[in-house]
Amino acid sequence: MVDVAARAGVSVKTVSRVVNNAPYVQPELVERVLAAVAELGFRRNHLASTLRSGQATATIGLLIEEIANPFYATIAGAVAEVAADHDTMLIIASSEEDPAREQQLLRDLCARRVDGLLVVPAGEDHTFLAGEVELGTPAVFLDRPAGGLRADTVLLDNRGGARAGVRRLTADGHRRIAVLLDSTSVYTMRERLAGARDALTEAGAADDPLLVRDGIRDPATAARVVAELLDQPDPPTAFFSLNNRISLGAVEELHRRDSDATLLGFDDFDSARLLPYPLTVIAYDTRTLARTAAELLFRRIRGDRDAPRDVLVPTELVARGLPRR
Amino acid sequence: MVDVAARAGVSVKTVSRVVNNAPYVQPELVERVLAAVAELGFRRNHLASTLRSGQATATIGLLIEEIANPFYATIAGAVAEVAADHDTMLIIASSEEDPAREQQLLRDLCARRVDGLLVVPAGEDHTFLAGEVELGTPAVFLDRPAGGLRADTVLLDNRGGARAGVRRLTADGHRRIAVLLDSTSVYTMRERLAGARDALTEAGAADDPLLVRDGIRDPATAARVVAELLDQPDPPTAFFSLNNRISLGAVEELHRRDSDATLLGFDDFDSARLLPYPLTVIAYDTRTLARTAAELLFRRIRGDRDAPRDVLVPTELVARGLPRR
DNA sequence: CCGAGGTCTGACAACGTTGTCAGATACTCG
DNA sequence: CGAGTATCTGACAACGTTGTCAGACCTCGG
Repeated sequence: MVDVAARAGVSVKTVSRVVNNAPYVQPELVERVLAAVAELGFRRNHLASTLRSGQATATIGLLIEEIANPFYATIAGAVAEVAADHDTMLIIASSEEDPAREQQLLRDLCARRVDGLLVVPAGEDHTFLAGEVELGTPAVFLDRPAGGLRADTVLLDNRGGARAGVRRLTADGHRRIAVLLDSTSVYTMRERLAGARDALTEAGAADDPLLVRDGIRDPATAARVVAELLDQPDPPTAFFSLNNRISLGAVEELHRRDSDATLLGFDDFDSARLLPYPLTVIAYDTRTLARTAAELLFRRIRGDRDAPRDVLVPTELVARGLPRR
Repeated sequence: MVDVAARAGVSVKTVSRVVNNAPYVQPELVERVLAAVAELGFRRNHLASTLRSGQATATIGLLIEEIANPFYATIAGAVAEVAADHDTMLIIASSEEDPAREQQLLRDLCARRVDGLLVVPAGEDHTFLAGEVELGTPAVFLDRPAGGLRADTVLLDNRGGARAGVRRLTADGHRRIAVLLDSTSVYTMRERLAGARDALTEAGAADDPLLVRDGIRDPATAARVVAELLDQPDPPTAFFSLNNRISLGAVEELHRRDSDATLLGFDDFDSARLLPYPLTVIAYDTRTLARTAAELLFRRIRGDRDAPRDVLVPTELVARGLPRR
């Protein structure tokens, strides 16, 4: 900037005014400065500018578990759109479900003075963020609640959705319903399991612990568990899978042995209607989840100081497969 | 920092030393400073620190077309891993295939003084980056070549892959092969089309312009085009689709009318083996593409000043479906 | 006992930019 | 014609941090 000023024969302040489109600069000087800028290839240093002016960095941080996962990719896409609407850049960080890494990354994002944080929490304790939030870095949690911190939260209606799904199965006469899940250490899984149990209890169906299987982390395991359950003396007549990875494996196994057991899954997925038989699912709009959270964050960034909000994004039962049996 | 220094009864420089784990500070002072840091909730301002020290910002920029797209999400995930290995944050920006927006975003990333750029180009002209690259912000292009700029480039072997795919079809005796593509305005589509034509010419199969259909942007259109082609007097016996969105729609239509035409597609996709019939595809490892580019970028950031490299990532024919016919 | 070298600390300037303010000139209005 | 206002410019300090350097103290070997 000093070089540009020298070249244009003006002060650095005038250069600053020109590159910021400030008023009250002679057209002739503007031209000289712009010429010097072009000749020297000058680029304003955005970091230095926010340092002095104390203004926002026009950057927000998004912390998710894993970018490549389609669910988080959809979230990232929707957040990026909202950010772009606010001329804001997006730093995306992956916690890989590791609470220590999550804390490290969030601190690092704060050190970079992001204007706000969107967090899909991995850990259970976010009290370390309290100071940052008080100091003016707003945070909005999505998909999972914050631990030990009053903050804006946008969640899916996991429990209500699972309840509606299992209700559909019991309404169709099923009583032996297997529930397949990833891990109860994940909030969403606990909520969905609770919703399934709500509906089983309502219907007076036995909540048989042998029919609830957790630790299913990939389609292959799901297929194996489905096989085991079907090979039992008194096999389930229906399966309720708590995420789409599990649904995928379950479909494969049911199709392989041409079973007539019913499958209903939480989470929609792209190819659901192309599967060997169409799958009924509990669907939701991931983009709405993300956009809601992002818009809430930008309201905070613009200065909204109201009490933290809790938003619940609805789920919907999408009936595709005819109930078999 | 000034406040921390006052509270700990030391100079700001000593505080700086402590928060940077610099040697030669008395343990007692370290303790006092850390206590003051904790009490005041001090967080080092990473922006100011890079400003003065002139060191790297530990941030790289990734420019892609659309985050939510699984292809780009996979790229982003792989890049994020490499970045994490280098303790570097990742800013992801979406050009939405708009060259003007691309230029704007790349300039903005440079203004933020990222240490390097990974670019999946949308535009045809990247000469505006030449200055930045000379000034020390390295850029690596991936999946598509840069326009008018000598820079590191990592590409898929699109042409070779398409050639291998169509060779397989002609080897199976097909002569009327329809080629379905998105748009010839996209580099990868042009390359794949060229590869397909290579193989058709080799086999002496007519490169019938009526059998090449472009402008297919979504599965529904793909299904419609397949239907049209099959309803012609002399329908194709095989389809070669140049991306997986098109494959999806084509499969659906072929399955719907239980056609015995063969389909072979460029791009693998998750549910390929769950489709009504398994699909043979030209596959490649997107993560290798992205990791290669990211690692090349970090080599540049570490100071490698060799001549720009061009890397070609191989494709592979994954035979899943038996040739129908 | 001296000098060399290691350990430890702080004053000061600087990174690239912008806010503040004072000053200069021109224009307007009573 | 003088006062007030609008337009225009630059000197200077400041944002939060770190590089540089000088200086203080200590230890150790000769």
